[in-house]
Amino acid sequence: MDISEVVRRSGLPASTLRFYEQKGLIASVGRRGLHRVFAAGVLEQLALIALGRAAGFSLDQIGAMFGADGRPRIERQRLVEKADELDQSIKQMTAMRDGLRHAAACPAPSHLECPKFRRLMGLAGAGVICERLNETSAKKRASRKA
Amino acid sequence: MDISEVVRRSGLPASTLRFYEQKGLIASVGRRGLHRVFAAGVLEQLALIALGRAAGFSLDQIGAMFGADGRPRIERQRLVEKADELDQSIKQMTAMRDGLRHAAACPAPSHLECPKFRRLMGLAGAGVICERLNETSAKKRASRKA
DNA sequence: CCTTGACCTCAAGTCGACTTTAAGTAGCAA
DNA sequence: TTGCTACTTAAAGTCGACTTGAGGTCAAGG
Repeated sequence: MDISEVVRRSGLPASTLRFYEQKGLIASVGRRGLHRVFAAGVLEQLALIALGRAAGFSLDQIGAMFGADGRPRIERQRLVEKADELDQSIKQMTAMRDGLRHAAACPAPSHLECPKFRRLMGLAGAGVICERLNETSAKKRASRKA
Repeated sequence: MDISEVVRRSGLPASTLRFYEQKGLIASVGRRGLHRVFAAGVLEQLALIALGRAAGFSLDQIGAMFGADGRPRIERQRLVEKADELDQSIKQMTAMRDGLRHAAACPAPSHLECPKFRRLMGLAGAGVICERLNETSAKKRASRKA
């Protein structure tokens, strides 16, 4: 397969394929002239990458889940951890969704006068609701303290 | 209040407060010398900003939710839309979480041999599971087509 | 023979939300 | 008056996942 066929069959732009190759996430089996040649298995790898991304893994993490042969070797523990993370996010998002629905329906003239809304505000300020806000900065802070 | 008190009471770094001011999300009531002076209401505004961020609004969107006076004027329709978005995300994340839990427990020697896992892979590739992957690029593509 | 067009490389740009850095200034204590 | 410190500014840097742009190569078709 040349790159245009992979583009056609994966739906990803060629720039992304080149980028993934550069990152070591996929590999071409060789060149025909200048042009990359891909094995059919690359489509499966790309699907796996898409799945990983959708699950919330970074490209680097996904890269670490492939053996040198290109076959995936996924630790089940990592999957459980990610599932737990998702569970956490789901709970937060559910709370937020309900809060928003309430606020939208709330009869108070201003949201500021609604006790539920104020409670939600307080939680958000305290970082209780959505830690993802501070993900990067929290990590930085954590590593600076270390 | 000077900036250090706002820092203390909001938990946000001073750089963020200056950044928010520059963006027009908050305003100081004036200066004492060079130093910014903030009204007490700024804390409430900051809590509201945190809430908006936690709900998934961008800073620009949040900015548009404040009147020139600094009081919030939030259209209930926007809240409902965001709640629906969250609902969508929650469903996708729930599916993903269940998929991950299954994969972690799946007896197949390689995940590739598990039909459920393969189905999940297919969905992710098709962008069904987590559109957020393509949010920015999808928007760009949409605007290019326009 | 020459053009077209699909592919190539490498470097730089984008986006959002901040943070960091360098250099400057002002209020207050000694 | 001197010096400390907390504050100020503007500009540049960061992070992740790509995209874009400029300039180059090569095989095939008219």
